[in-house]
Amino acid sequence: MNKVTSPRISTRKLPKQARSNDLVGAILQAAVRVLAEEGAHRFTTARVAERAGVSVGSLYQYFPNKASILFRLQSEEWQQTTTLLAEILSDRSKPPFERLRSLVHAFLRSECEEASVRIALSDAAPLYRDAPEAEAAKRATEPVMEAFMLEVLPATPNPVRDVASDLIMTTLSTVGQDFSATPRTEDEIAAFSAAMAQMFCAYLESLVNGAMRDRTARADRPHQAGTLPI
Amino acid sequence: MNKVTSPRISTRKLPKQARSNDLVGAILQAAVRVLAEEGAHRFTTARVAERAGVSVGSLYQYFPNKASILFRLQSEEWQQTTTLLAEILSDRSKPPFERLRSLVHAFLRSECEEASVRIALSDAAPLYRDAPEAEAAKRATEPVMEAFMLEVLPATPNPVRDVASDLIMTTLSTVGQDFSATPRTEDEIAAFSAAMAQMFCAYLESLVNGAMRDRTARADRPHQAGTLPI
Amino acid sequence: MNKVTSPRISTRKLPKQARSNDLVGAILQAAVRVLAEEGAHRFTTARVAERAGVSVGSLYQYFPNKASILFRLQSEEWQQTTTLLAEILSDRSKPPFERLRSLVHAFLRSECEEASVRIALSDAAPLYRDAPEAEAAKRATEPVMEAFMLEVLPATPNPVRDVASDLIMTTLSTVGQDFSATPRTEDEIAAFSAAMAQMFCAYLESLVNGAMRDRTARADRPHQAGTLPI
Amino acid sequence: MNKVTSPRISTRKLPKQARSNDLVGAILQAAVRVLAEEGAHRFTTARVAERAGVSVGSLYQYFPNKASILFRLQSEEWQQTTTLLAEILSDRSKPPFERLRSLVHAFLRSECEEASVRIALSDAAPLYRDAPEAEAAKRATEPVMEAFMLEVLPATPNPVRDVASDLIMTTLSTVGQDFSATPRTEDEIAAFSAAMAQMFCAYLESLVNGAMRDRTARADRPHQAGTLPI
DNA sequence: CATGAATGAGCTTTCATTCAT
DNA sequence: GATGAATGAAAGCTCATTCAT
Repeated sequence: MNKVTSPRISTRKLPKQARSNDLVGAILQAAVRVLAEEGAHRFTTARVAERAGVSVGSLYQYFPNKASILFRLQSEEWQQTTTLLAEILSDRSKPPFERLRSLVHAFLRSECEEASVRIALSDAAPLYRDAPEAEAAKRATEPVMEAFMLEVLPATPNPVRDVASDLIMTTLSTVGQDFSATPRTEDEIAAFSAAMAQMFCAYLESLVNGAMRDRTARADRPHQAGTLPI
Repeated sequence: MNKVTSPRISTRKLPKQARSNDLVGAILQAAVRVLAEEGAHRFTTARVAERAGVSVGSLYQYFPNKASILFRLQSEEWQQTTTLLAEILSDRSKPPFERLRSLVHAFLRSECEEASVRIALSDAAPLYRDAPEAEAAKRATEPVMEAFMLEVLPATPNPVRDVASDLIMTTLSTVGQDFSATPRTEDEIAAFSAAMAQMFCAYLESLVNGAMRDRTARADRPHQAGTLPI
Repeated sequence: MNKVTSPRISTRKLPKQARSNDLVGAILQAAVRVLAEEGAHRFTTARVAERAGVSVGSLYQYFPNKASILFRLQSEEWQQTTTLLAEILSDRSKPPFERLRSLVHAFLRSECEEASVRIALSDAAPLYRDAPEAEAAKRATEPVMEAFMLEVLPATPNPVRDVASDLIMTTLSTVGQDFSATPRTEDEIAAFSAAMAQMFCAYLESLVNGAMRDRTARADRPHQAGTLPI
Repeated sequence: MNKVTSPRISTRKLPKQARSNDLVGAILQAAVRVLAEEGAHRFTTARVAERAGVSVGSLYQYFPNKASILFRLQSEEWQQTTTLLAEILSDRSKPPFERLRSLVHAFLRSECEEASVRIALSDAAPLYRDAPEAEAAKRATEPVMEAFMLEVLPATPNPVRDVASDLIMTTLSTVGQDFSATPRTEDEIAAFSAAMAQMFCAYLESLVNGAMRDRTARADRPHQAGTLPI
């Protein structure tokens, strides 16, 4: 059967977690609430502190500046995404494309949850994205993805595979972001996920075949569909 | 020959245009310069007016508020994108996939030109994106795209084709934006465009075949590459 | 007669001047009042603006920052000192030492007027003294002083005269500042001025004689008074 | 011989002293470091405590407030100056003017050492100078100075000598402060010290002669050099 | 005694927008 | 129409001091 059972994967949750009792936790939770309820442009340290039931001074004892709060929130998201990715993609008990479909679906679903926070967070990106740590955090998913790609495209030349890797990751995250900017039903999510997964799978398959084509004839390909480059 | 000659297509240009002499033009040009040179968070009406050699008062005579300047800038971009799209995609003298490749390449190239303005503009998106006209502008590309998709996927059910349309457009624009956020050489642009175009083509091809597959057997598909959904 | 008639020289006045009607004037006057009445540590832009009957925004339209207000105040003082110096020292109708005595007296008297502002202003010096223009302003008195010194010490080697110049100017201003930090009666001012002037005159005379001594015998000098160096 | 051998006098040292092990010592040393490295405006109790490896609470156990730390630092400086003064000025084995020259040189040299702390300390003066004890500390040098003056000017009327005393002390300290505000080479220090000492000596000599003049004729004094007042 | 988390008033500066001229 | 001075709320951030543990 082909039915992709939507993974019981721990869907990424914003800070509502363990450290609920300490100040940092309170501040992060408040930050999430401010972001979700008031939007990026009303995200002020005073507002966050107030919502956290804490003085501004305390807030600044734990976060050196406003950007660091946002960065921290984003980091947690990235970390959860990385976890999600790793859990799904490296599960060799399922065929690769099924894993990819699962990933896309899980990712989009989680993007759509708490969409308002995520939107606000990305609206505020200019404030924190230039931090040097940001790059590192973003790159954390690379090894997992590369392992997966190597599994699917063992014969593909490195540079081609790397671009493919990059393209898929970028597509997943940027399109995911854009998609979740408008409220979605579970059906819409399923449909869009399926399409995106199909796009990825078709692309990968074409890379597999492309690598193969180098060893066989090319002329037998249907013309009307155009010829794939590279 | 298959070589995709990079299209002599008028690449999208920000306001450096016709209306150069009137106030509105001066303001928009100044706005572009402020955005490019100072970034979204230093984009102030005072700064724009000064750069335009105009008083703030005059600025407010032509634009009801700051957001409207940004919105206008964005609109022009969308319009240019629409034009680009239309010019390339509806040129039936070339095979569809070649057109698609041309489009991707042209789009990415134009995204990378004046990247700083575009980044700043998208940083400022929260200020103007909620305008009701924004939706309309964004949707302007739809008919062109739909026509193209209908050409490529005549037998595909409407909903599937619509999702595909949406997915491709979204991918093109969001990934394009992300890609252009870091400075790129022409070679990088070419490589990434090729990959993205290949992804789109493979996806479309899979949709064509998928529609076909419904009428034929499925078992003959190679297994190691996974099975395509839908 | 030797009586040094205290000069009816325009004593240095803080901003209470011509530009009384415009905003800049109002702000500077308010600044002086805040400084005098509240001290340097309560000198805030908000307070100055309020006292000037002006909004903070307006204040910042005329002064780029708090330091610039202080710097402007200090500049005016320096300028007035320079004027005072020039007027008195270059008046060749009087013998040099009489001019010097006049200068000292006039300077100390003016330091003691509005002492509270001057104290506050010097308390706030850390905020503006690093401005590059500060150096230039301070050096404005040099040429006048040098001309005077050249008149008094024509035969003295340049380096010696320059150090003397520097020493006298520094003494005048720093000691003047310190002296005016406590309220003074006119008699105290007169007495202290006289002492300071005598110190300067004796010093200059010793330099004259010193230059002379090189050409004559040294042994005839009284011993009990110690020997002058150089 | 006239050569003034630079005194092996213990040059004034900031708190690097005896009480190095107790808390107070640690705090004062840290205070000096903060002052020197960060400047007066970044001199905060938190910073001092941290640098001292001590909690703010402990700091406040030993010092009632921020000003008291600064005051204590200043007091030690005054004390060291007093010691320096006493050691040099009361050494009757050398002629008075030589002692004066030694003092000036030693004082300027010590002012130039650790200039950054001294500058910062004087920038912070507004915070502590109004303390009632401040006056007392400042006056500690008076007796020593007065003894010296009495030795040099035995016949001078008290009020004249007192003003002279005050003038010399004030000049020494304020000019010294100003002089050390810019970095100086040993040669510059030597030159400026020599000039200042000469000024003091010439002044004192003039007072001696002035006292004498009262008993003799005045007309024999050279005219071109001006006439000394009093 | 020692700690250091918590406070919150207070600071400087910015900026979209208005409106008298 | 055009001007640009004036507004003032609002922002980010600091720091001396206290006090429960």
